[in-house]
Amino acid sequence: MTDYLEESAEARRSLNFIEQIIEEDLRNGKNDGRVHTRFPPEPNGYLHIGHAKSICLNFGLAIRYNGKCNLRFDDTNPTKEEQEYVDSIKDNVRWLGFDWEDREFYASDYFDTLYEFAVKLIMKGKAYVCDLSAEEISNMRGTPSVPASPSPYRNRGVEENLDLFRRMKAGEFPDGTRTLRAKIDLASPNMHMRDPVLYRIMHTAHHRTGDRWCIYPMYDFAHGQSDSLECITHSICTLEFEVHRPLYDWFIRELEIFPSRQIEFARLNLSYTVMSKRKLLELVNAGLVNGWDDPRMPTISGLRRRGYTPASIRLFADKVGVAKRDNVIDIALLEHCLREDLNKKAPRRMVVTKPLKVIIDNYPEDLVEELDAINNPEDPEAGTRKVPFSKEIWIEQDDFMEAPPKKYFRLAPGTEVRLRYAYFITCVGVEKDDAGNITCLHCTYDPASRGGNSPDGRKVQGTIHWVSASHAVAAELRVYEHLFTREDPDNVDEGGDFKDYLNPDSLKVLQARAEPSLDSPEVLSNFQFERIAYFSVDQDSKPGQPVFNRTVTLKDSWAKQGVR
RNA sequence: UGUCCGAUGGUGUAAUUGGUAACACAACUGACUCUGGAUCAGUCGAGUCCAGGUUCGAGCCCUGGUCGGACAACCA
Repeated sequence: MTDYLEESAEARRSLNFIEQIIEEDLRNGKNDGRVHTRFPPEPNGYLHIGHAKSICLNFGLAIRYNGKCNLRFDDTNPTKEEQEYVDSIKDNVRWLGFDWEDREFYASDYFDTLYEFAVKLIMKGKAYVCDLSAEEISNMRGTPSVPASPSPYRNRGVEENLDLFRRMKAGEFPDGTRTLRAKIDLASPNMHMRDPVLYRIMHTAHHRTGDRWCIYPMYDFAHGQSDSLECITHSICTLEFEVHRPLYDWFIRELEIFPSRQIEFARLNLSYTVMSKRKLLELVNAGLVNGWDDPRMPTISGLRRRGYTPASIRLFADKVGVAKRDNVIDIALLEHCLREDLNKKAPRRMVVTKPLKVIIDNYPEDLVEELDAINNPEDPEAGTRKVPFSKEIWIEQDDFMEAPPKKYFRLAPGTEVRLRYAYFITCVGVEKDDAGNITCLHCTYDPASRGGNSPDGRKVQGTIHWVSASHAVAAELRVYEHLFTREDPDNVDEGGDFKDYLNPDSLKVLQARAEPSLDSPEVLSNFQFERIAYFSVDQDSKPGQPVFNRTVTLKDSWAKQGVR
């Protein structure tokens, strides 16, 4: 985890507003100089890149200030939560590189204590059992400018409330017939203070407590108290909970428990994608993507399958910063962080994505040479490998033009290029089919240029990649583009839907020819296919039939010129 | 219409807490290169939402607006 410290330390020299608060608390000796955060997901879906930011923030703060960060599942609604999600969340946090040690908690661990807290409020005359239906409560809540009208049960006696609440717990009443409500302020401009519901009746089995309970606490009654029970010093959440803070503080005050402090920051938004769990779920259910871990999804599982590295996501989380203003991060920043990491780590390989056959006329018929190729020019430690060369090879269709424009450095009739790590070749002939499509190229090679340099010192402008035809491995390439065509797919036109902006070309499959070292690569390993893009090995791969996901393209200043 | 929060280059985030707007991404030039990659050098681009006020001095403080976001689930 020292890696993480170094990453963030060098990437940042000024403090974000949360760090400023923490350092001020530290100066004042608040919480005995302790910093304790938590990451509190609800296990009702998969985590996405926005959660990754929160994870990096909370665990990162703990690391930076020598504190601790808990993993706590906010599992107070048994109708939505499942063990599958708990497992995926733990897996994602671990993959990102963080460790909650033995501090894996669940709000459901606190159900007994929470019940006692509720009893305490009842005894203080600060909570009451209400017999109104959900609809009635809603109708009586008023509007932000019109006060709520009091529930007819608002002034029930303590004994009656205690009895009713006990019977709610005992399962005497059907779902929805009663709630426990806090008695606060019906005229508050903050709707959350107008006698919020604390407990509801749900005869539903919970993924952890089974059928032990038929009443479940609401978010507001569970979250802050859970923070307090864990002695969380800084409870960091997103902006929409800002209006809940007065209630958060009210419970702490009335219950006289450890005063955790809630701090809100702006959630992450990314261009060309959607981030809400609801929309992501919709894409999965409608079959518009292939599950939560589809490489086009902004879920952590999707990014992982796509080939993103934990370090790249941590770097990204650090670079986007933390503030309270709404933001949309350019997805190019995420890709930049990825390339930065992959450039240093990913072994290079040669893969021809759109093959064009080249026959080297003057190369011996049955000769096969093993040539040395550098695995990663950025990392000498990565060493070299052997790549077979023979008379017939594949090159990229884009690397040949019969009538090239100016400043085209690649192969054309009569021009010479270097085959990477191999030889200089010159194009001497073009074969076409009846329709005029180029089917094959004839070239000659310069035997003296073996390895890629000519002893006479002559230069060639272009270097292209290649694969020996008889040694090539057939590889499936899954080429991804942004999932949406619109920078802000949430911003829909009249009568439209965010799904209207799905990019029909977000996935294209290519049958490529790869160098033999790519025969059976390890799933999830990253490679750079030289001059093309970074690719990662998909789990659908079989020995001899590798499948690669395009992680991110290389920057291509030639393509940018729009010459082709 | 009520309360809360926010507003700094195209996008994000800073500005020693009142001292004269910086960094990153993006874009664009050029150098270099056995990846048109990487790297390096450089350029473009905001006078800080608006109007007043305090001050020698305001992106930072005050007042009033404007615009944007959040909140009226027995969801979290």
